[in-house]
Amino acid sequence: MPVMSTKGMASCDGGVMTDAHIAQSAAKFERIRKAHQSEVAEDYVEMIADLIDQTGEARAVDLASLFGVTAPTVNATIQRLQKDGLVISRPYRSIFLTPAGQELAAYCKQRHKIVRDFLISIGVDPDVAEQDAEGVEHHVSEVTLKTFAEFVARKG
Amino acid sequence: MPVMSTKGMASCDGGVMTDAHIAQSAAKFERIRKAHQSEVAEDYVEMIADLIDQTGEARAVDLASLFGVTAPTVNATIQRLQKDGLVISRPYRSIFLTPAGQELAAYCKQRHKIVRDFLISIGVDPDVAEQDAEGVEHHVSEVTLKTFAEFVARKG
DNA sequence: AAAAAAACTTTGCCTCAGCTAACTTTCTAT
DNA sequence: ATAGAAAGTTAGCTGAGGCAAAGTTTTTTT
Repeated sequence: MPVMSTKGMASCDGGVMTDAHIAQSAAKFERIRKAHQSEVAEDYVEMIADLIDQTGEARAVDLASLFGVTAPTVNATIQRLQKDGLVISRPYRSIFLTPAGQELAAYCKQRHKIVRDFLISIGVDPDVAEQDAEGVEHHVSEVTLKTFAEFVARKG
Repeated sequence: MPVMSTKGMASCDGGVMTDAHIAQSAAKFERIRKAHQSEVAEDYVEMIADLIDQTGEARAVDLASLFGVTAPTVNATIQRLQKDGLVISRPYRSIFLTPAGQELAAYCKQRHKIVRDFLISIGVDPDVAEQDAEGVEHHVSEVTLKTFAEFVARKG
């Protein structure tokens, strides 16, 4: 005895599900899948920017140890980022950001800071806030991010 | 001219990076990779629990439309969840949760509610809160989750 | 300047999570 | 009771993101 999803069955008996609910649910999860696709890219450009900033250059070996992955993994990812126009990398040379990569890095850095500062402002331990911010930042909408920033500005 | 990650090079010149920093960074990203692995499992058991609750049974076709993916994708995922001991599924029959699956679903449902309610309590629009909660919930540590819950209890 | 070490690349493999197309089973409506 | 529709399954593909092992290039050290 099917209860939903059978074409016009959206609003049968006790069923809480409407077609609109279903579409909204699907959109929600699609949004998350999209976010996952850009997560690695964002983490890499942010890390590359930090490395260039702090040490003068970004090398694959540093990315590998900071992300806790192997050299081939970094290599493959850098190839993909280059294809996507975020980094420039010549064989056996260190890695640079394109203007697009720099822009993305700057945005991510700012977003990361907002999320971390917000968590700290509500009483989360700074180390934990740093950890959680890394996972959370990719899934916070612009609206919520703005709310975070305002909260910190007002209360922090 | 390398600046870090060369064995004992941790605390050279202007380098802010220590071995401890590197280990912590790697651990942080490893934690995120782990979280990603369980995300789909968590979303599925939660959705299956909801469906059983609301409609009496969880069918693959319903999961597909709610997640916005195709039937074969659901099928493959359910096989994996079964292998992992979270669901029970017999060919051409609807899907059930194992005790472990029910437990996980209950935990996820509660966590989801805490995150959503917290976002609403700081002024995020309920619809947006619902969307963001779905992405954020998988990346919030126990500590932060507790802080969220306390914030809502106190202020909300 | 040659040897050794470090860094980078290539190859080949794995899992997860998606897809289409084609097929089988179950359900439903005539 | 059976034909058609709906649901579920199987096969084979893609790409992302991991890995180990082996090879190449660059850098460092002697």
